[in-house]
Amino acid sequence: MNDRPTRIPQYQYLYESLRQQIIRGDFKSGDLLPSEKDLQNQFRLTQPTIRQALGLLVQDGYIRKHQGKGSIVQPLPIGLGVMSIVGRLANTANASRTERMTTAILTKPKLHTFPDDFLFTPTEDDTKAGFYFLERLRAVEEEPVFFEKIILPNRYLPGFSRQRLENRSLFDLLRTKYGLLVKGGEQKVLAVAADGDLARLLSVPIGNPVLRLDKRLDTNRPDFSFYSSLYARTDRYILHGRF
Amino acid sequence: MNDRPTRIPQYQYLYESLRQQIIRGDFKSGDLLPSEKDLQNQFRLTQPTIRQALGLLVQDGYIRKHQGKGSIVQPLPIGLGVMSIVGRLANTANASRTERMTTAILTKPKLHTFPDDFLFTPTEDDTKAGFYFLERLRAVEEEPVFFEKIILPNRYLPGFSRQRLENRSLFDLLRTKYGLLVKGGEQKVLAVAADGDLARLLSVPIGNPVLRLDKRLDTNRPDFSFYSSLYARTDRYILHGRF
DNA sequence: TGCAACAACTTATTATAATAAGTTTCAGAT
DNA sequence: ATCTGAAACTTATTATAATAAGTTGTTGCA
Repeated sequence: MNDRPTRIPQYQYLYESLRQQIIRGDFKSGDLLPSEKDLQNQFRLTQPTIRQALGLLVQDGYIRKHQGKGSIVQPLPIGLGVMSIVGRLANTANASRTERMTTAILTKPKLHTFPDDFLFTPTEDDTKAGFYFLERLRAVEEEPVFFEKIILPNRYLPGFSRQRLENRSLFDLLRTKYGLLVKGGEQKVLAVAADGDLARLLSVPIGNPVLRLDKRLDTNRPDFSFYSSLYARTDRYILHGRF
Repeated sequence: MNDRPTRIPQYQYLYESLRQQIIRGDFKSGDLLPSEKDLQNQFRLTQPTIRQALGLLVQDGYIRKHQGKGSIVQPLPIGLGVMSIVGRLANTANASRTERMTTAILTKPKLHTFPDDFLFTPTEDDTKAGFYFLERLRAVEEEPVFFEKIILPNRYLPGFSRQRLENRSLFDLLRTKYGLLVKGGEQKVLAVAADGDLARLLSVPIGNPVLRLDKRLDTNRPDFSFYSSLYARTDRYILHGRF
């Protein structure tokens, strides 16, 4: 019905449109969003489509819905939203606040077997194909905040080891070069004491508590998941998420 | 269309029905669920309703859907699923595996001001009304696993301090007695070193890394949220979740 | 004044229908 | 034997429609 590039579904367009209005402050915390009926008229869409978009806003914590009342705008997350445990759009949603964040690649991608201290088990097919392994250190204002190991199965990724990752998000690379989108996954979190290597990387005393967050990231390809093991200083930057 | 008590929506009934089949093993990891068309015929429901139920199964990680292919059953989470960071039905879904888990109330509910080391800020109205404060210690096989402080606004909760909480889930009490359902919330997670009190409670050496998980839990009442601050030993039981 | 009942709003659930788009399979051509 | 492409299947998107159910405000009665 629109002359926009019909690539993007209407409900996603509406979601993004409302989300921007909330972020810009057009709707403030505590406000009621226009009713579903109003949104129908305004955007020339029907109720199911409207509700699909509002459902996404609920999932991401921007609004809460109450039957008979309306959609209540929630306060925006405070603080530096750098690290999000959950959240469908975590990486893109927080991109605007990562200006001062730098990423250093410590290990160029190279083939490796699956690390045995990892909290997930890869599929048999993945194990046979081997894995790319890379490490990166992220810092805010020159101060190291988290250290991450990433393990990618050596499948569907021709020429991966030749890619540059310095100033490019791994997620962007996977999306633009290989058509891979992260759709969800599983995570495990625990508190560990920093050993020598980790303490040096994160500039904390040996034995200091450090947060470890292991993830399996599932993609739009049913048989392709990859893995990440993240060690974070949480004395300054806290991980947060919704549920 | 059914003679079941029409209280529960069809999509929830279907969700639970399929979930049980997956848990029982009728559908195994890697299997394809019946197509949406088949489910329509089988349950006498239409596609949107089917899809709503399948959407919940995706959210909770039981299946993954792929356009043109079908709904792929995922492996059930391994290990003791006691502690879930995220998950809409975390408390009920894991109830079956908590046989050996015990809960001790360390502090009877009493009125208090909002603790200042907490990572969330309550609303102004809540602050004026004051808060109930209670502490509990959870153990598996006599071994302490996590210690939790719970803070509830002193509103809508007549007679709360007289309630017994020993062998009863707080969530059950809130639901049955006060009609309050947890619908979602926000969480912040960090690694801390155990101080004297905490080390004693969790039976770990002072200075050991401990995971701290603070939550704001939103309920079906728009103006009622409560708070939890949880300290967990993660050397033995890891927190996990989906995103 | 106080309260009960109702009207007018809201979101929630469900059905029906049509079309788009991705994956699999297999027949047929090369 | 291998590749091409169409057919048949799948899920995804969107529209239209009707009814249920929760919330708010108002009207009018006691």
